[in-house]
Amino acid sequence: MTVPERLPRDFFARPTLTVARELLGARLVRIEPDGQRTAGIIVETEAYIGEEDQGCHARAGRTPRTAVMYGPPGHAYVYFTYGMHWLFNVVTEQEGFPAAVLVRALLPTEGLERMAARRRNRPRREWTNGPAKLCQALAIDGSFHGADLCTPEAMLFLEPAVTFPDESVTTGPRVGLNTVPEPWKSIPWRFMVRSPHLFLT
DNA sequence: AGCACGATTAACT
DNA sequence: GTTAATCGTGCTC
Repeated sequence: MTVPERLPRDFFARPTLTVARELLGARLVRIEPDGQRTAGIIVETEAYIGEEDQGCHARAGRTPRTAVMYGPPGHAYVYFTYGMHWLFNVVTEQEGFPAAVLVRALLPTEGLERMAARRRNRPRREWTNGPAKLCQALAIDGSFHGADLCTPEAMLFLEPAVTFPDESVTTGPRVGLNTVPEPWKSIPWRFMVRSPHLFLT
């Protein structure tokens, strides 16, 4: 039995748009304390890039909340919003430059029963089709904020899995930036796989 | 110290 | 289509 391959720090230490595109098809894996894996294939991401990006939390500069985004790539930036939801990002670019990729949707592949239970037995398609939903399904919360996703010991990490061709990928404006000024509100930094099931052989 | 609002979701009409 | 839920964060006083 070989150690499962994990995406290395070099993967994340690249331009954020490249990482956001290439994370489509990667598998996000959570290993729970009892050893159970819950995982899914990433099918939607968004890029948040630097202090100039008025949609990025780092627009406010370095604060206690955003400090992780200024740190080394390949770490988790997990934050709490709307008083009840956790959202999971991966830090990108070189240390010192604040940027991250928000993971917005997965196709569930492992630990299906646990996902269903944590998603209150809703239909399968509603388990991980939103950034807060996938955090609930995989039990990702603030305890992972700042966690290194690239070490062999990490209990939350990414694995290479599927390659989605460019024809299957669409882009568009990022979601939920209603009060953000242009051009940041409309810049197409959202990446989606159109019909992911057609490409899963 | 107070306040407005958010990288959302679920349950409405 | 609309709206309540619910609280940490960052900004203003």
